[in-house]
This record gives sequence, C-alpha cells and structure tokens, in this order.
Amino acid sequence: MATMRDIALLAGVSTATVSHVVNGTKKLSPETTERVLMAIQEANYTPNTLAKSLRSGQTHTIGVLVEDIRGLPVAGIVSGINETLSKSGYRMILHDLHLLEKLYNQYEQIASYRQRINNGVALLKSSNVDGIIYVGMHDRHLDYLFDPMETPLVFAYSHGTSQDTYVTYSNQDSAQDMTRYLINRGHERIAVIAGHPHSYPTARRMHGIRMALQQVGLIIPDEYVRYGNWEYESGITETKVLLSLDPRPTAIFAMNDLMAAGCMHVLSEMGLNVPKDIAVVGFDNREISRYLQPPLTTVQLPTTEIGTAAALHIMEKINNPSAPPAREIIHCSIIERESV
Amino acid sequence: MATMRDIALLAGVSTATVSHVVNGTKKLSPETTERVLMAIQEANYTPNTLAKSLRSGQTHTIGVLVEDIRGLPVAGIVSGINETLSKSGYRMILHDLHLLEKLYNQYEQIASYRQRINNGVALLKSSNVDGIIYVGMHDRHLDYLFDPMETPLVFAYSHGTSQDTYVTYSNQDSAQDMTRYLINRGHERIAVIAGHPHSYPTARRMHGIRMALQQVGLIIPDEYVRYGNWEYESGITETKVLLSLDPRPTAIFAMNDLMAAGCMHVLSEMGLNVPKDIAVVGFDNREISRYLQPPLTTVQLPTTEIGTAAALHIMEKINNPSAPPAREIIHCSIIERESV
DNA sequence: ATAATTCAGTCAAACGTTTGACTTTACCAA
DNA sequence: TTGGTAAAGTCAAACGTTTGACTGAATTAT
Repeated sequence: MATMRDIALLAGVSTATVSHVVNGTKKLSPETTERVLMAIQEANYTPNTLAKSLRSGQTHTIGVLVEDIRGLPVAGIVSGINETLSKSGYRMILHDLHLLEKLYNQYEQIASYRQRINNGVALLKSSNVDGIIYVGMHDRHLDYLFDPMETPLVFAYSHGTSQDTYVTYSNQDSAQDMTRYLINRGHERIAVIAGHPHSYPTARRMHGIRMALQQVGLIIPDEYVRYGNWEYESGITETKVLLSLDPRPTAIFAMNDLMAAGCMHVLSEMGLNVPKDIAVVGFDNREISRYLQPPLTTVQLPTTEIGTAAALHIMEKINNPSAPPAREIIHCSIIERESV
Repeated sequence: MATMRDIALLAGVSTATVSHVVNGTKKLSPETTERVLMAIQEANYTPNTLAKSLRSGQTHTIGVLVEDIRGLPVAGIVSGINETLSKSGYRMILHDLHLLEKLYNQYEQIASYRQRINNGVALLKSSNVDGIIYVGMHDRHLDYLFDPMETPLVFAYSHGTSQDTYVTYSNQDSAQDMTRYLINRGHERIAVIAGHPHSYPTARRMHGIRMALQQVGLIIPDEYVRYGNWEYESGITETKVLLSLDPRPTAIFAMNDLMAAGCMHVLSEMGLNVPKDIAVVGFDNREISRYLQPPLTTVQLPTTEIGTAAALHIMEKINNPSAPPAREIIHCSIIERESV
C-alpha cells in the first residue's frame, strides 16, 4: 500500500502538501496540485483511514445498536440507515443485542437486558464511533443507561427519554387515518382488537380511533374494544367474543396483522365473507397480510424512512453537537387491499 | 480519556511496561504488574483501539456484505455472525448492497450489481477490515470480483467460486429427508411444485426428492413435477394442474412456503381437507407457514448456524491465512406441524 | 524605497500504541 | 576472576496521517 510519504516523494513535495491536496485544506498552485494528483493516480494511493482517524479523532463510523435484527421492522430501519450513511461516506458498525428471546424471570430479564445494552455501548465506544443510533422499543431500560452519554445518540423506532433526539412513526395518526378510511366506506359499528392493554402503541392507536369516530359524532361502545396480546391466537379468541355481540360490528380493526389473521380465520370458519359481511383491517403490513383470503388492508410502517431520518439526524448531531434535540414522527401509509 | 502514558506516569513505569502488562507479552514481576493494574483501574483506562490497529495492522473488525438485509434468511445469518464475532471480541461493519429491487434491463442490472459490489468491497477495505463475509446467493457476479482478494473471504449462504471457503445449507439432503418423511407416512404418489426450472436450489432439491423415492423403489412421473417461480401465485396455478391429474397425488411438496400457501388456498377452495385428503409440505419456514390452515410442515433453514459457522471460518482464516479453503454444508431440520 | 501582506509550500509535533534492540542487575558456572 | 545467561525493564522508532507555526519569495500599499 502506497503511503502519503510515497506520494510526496513521487511528486517532489512534502507530505503536508499531499495532505492539503487530498483534503483541499489549503490553496495550492495548479501545477503542484496536478503533480500530486498524478502521483496519487500512478501509485493508486488511498489514505489510511486508521491514521486519519487517530489523528483527527473522527472515524466516520456510526454504531447501530439493534434489539434484534431478526425483528421485521428492524431490518427495514437498518436498511434505511445504511443506505443514507453510505451516501455520506459513513460506515456502520452493527451490534445485535439479541433481546428477542424472553427470559422467564422478569427481574433476571431486566438485569440481562441492561447488561447486554451496557456491553453493546462499550463495544461501540471502544470502536470510537462518532455517534450511536439505537433501534428498538425498550425505552424503559435506556433512560438510566444513556444518561451520561458523551457520544451523540439518536433513537429510531422507540422514543428514548424525552430530552433525546428520536425518530418514530405515528401510532395515533395512522389509527385515525385507518378509522376514517373505514368510516368513509360506510362503517359505523367498528370494533377493535387491541394489543396489550397497557402498552404504548395500544393506547395511542386507541386514541386515534376514538378521535376519528368522535369527529363524525360516533362513539365506540366499551364491549367493542377487546384487548389481545398481539398474537395470532388472541385474534381468534377476541373475534369470537366480538361476533357474539348484538348488534354485530360491521368492521374489525385489529391492531396488528397477526391478530387480523386470527380474526379472519374465525370469520371464514363461521362462513362469514370478508369484506361483504364484515370488514377487517390490520396494522404492520407483515408478509402474511398479502396472502390472507382476501388480502388484508393494513398500515405500512415507514421503516426505511425512519432509518433514513435517523441517519440524517445523527450526522446533523455530529456536525452540530449543541443543536437542540429533534423529534420526528413519520406518517404511515395505508396499504389498500381487498378486506374492506 | 486516560492514555498509556498517564498510566505509566501513575505507576512509575514506562509505556512499554504498561503495554506488556495489558497484553501479557512479557514476563514481569508481580509487584510491577500489580502497580500497573491498580493504575489502570484507578484511571479507568481503556486502550485506544485506533492506535492499536494502526500500529499492529489488525482491526479486529469483519466486514459483512449482504445482498439485502430485508431478505428473511439474511437477517438470521447476520444475527448468527454477530453473536459469534462478539464473543471473540470482533466487531462487524455491515454493508447492505440493496440487491433486492430488480432492474428491468438485464444488462443494466448486472452492471449495477457489479458496481455496487465493487463499492461495497472498497468501503470495507478502506475500513481496514481483517476479513469479509459475503452473505447472499448471487455467486454469478462474484467470481470475477473477488479474484484478486488479499483480504480473507468467506461466503455464507451462496457458494462463491469453488476455490473459496463457504458455508451453506443442504438443499439435496433436506429435500430427501422431507420426502422420506412423506414416504414414511405412507405417501407414494408425491407431486412437486418446484421453483424456477434452471435455478440451483430447484435442481438440488429435485435430485434429493428423486433419491429418496428411488431408495424405496419409487419413481416420480414427469407430470407430477410442475415448475413455478417461487411465488404464491404459481403455487395456485400449478396446484390446479396437479389436481386435474389422474391418479391424483396424495402429497404435494412445494419447494417454498409461499407456493405451499398458494397450494393450500386452492385445496381449501376445492373443499379438499389437508392433511386428510392430501398432504402438503413446504420449505423455508417463513412466518406465513405457522399461520396457514392447518399449520404447514416445512423445512427450517439453519440461518443462525450458517452465520455462526461463517464467523468461525473467517476468524480461522485470519489466524491461519495459508489454510486450505473449507466447505461446510449445514443440515436443515424439519418443522413438523399439521399438514401431513 | 520600505514595510506590510499575500501566496505557496514546508517543518515537525502530535495522535496512542507496539516491539525489536538495548541496558542494568543479579545469578551461576568454570 | 571472567564470561555467560536470565530476568526485569526501558528506549525510541514506527504505524500514516493532520495541522499550527514557520519560511521565503512575490506582490501590494504607503
């Protein structure tokens, strides 16, 4: 590998001059510049990144901490981050926290989470990253951890602490949009299969649904709201309850595609036609939603966009460390298929 | 940040001694060692990775080039790679090639692929990675590219050129196992919905199926083999053809879960019961397979294991560059559900 | 004509390690 | 005593850049 010294010798200048040509840090005569450029070309020179980083204190590397890369939205976000960073000449060190598998004892789990996050942060810091993007939803564990972070930090997907920069998607607005979509197609008796009762997305989405109904003077009866646990099976259970109601709802809004799938399974077993007898919509646009009978109308999570925005924010923060924290909430789009 | 010089001063020794304590590169008196260790603790010293790498020429960083992180098996492989590398103190620079979206013009596509791969490799090399793992299936483009690679290289998932180290899964054996599974459950008239006719997995899996049948003296009639294109829709089309056959097959082996899903859709429309009237099996264990009616028996791709093995191989290659290339083919397991 | 300024480029220290060559002291054998 | 060896550390160059301070010449202002 050719070094700066080699180029200096070849062009008959000092290494300082070569450095200035390479980085454009000083005005030089056209002839010298030309000579250096020729030498660089001839020797096929590329600056040594390590030396550069050691001297300048900047690595042009972002650490990306993900809770589990196998989680669907995570991969999309990482993809967006990577694309945007690459374009600006940044690299990405990815570290997977493996937070997907659950431990039985809740206290052990929290301890284990925190330790893994600690290790991950330590690894990234030892890599001299210029900034860190945290991708995930476990904000609970993060507050205490990132408190004394001197490295710029951006949360993607989750919120982190309120004083941090984050990028997320709009739970409330999306649910509101989807509900309006149902209303516009003539539905007034809209039931909901919600997620875990005390979870953040459940609360926000529920709020969005109520807002949309309220705006047209409708209200959702308590028995039309069933809380599941985000799993297929709970879609089955709760749908059965909803179908026993009188009057029966004309549309079911499941807060994710898995529960919507369970719901549609029951419906088809009962001999009910979707969308003629009853409409169903989901949330997430998971792969399964395309292959349901009929294909499910659902909400597309803007994963790539979240990644892109997070990458933009972290670069911004690096270049301007004193800037106030930014909050970006990205809109979801409705994927219109045949279940309404 | 405390440096080695600080520690040296604190412990009253030279930086050389500190270095030797930290790395265990020289025998030192217990007292000195102790003093240095105390100083390190006190000053909360961690060695600067950049300086270390610059001096030693090793970064303890592996570049991982993926065709598209959003592809299902890819995330699993990356997860395995990351876990294994982390345990050995290696970091991972991930670069996504974004090869998922297809271009219309085939020549443009190949050119674009090659350029992206070139850029990716250049990025990783400029990061001074100790080795590269390529995760993907587009071996076609790689032969010419990686030819003059001085950096250790391992292919995961795809084969690469025959003279390279690779880790992949067993197409043939898995298909053979699954076919035996069907045979053992009494099936003799087994039909196949294959993938693209000229693709490598199709050929190997087909071969495995024939082998299994042959071993029990059975043979698969030509009309029982239908070639699809890996998509849901082709599962529908080809199943209709298969059902029109006389005698009708008692089992259908779809070469992926998507086509199996299409198949099962037709079956249920026709009023045929799975598995009573006809058995169906798939391949890949995609999310959808769990939620079909009935849940689909399928083949689990050993993604994590592939990643683990690839990580092990790249570290081996780094420590022993002259070792001969290794080839590892990992077995798939059958996920037994209710479709047989 | 002199001083001040600009221009083009160089010098050398610094970033924080590693490591082969060296020094010093102690110990042992002949 | 002499020579040799082992043990415990140190020295200083090297890895390949960047960059503030400097120099010498040319140009401009007074």
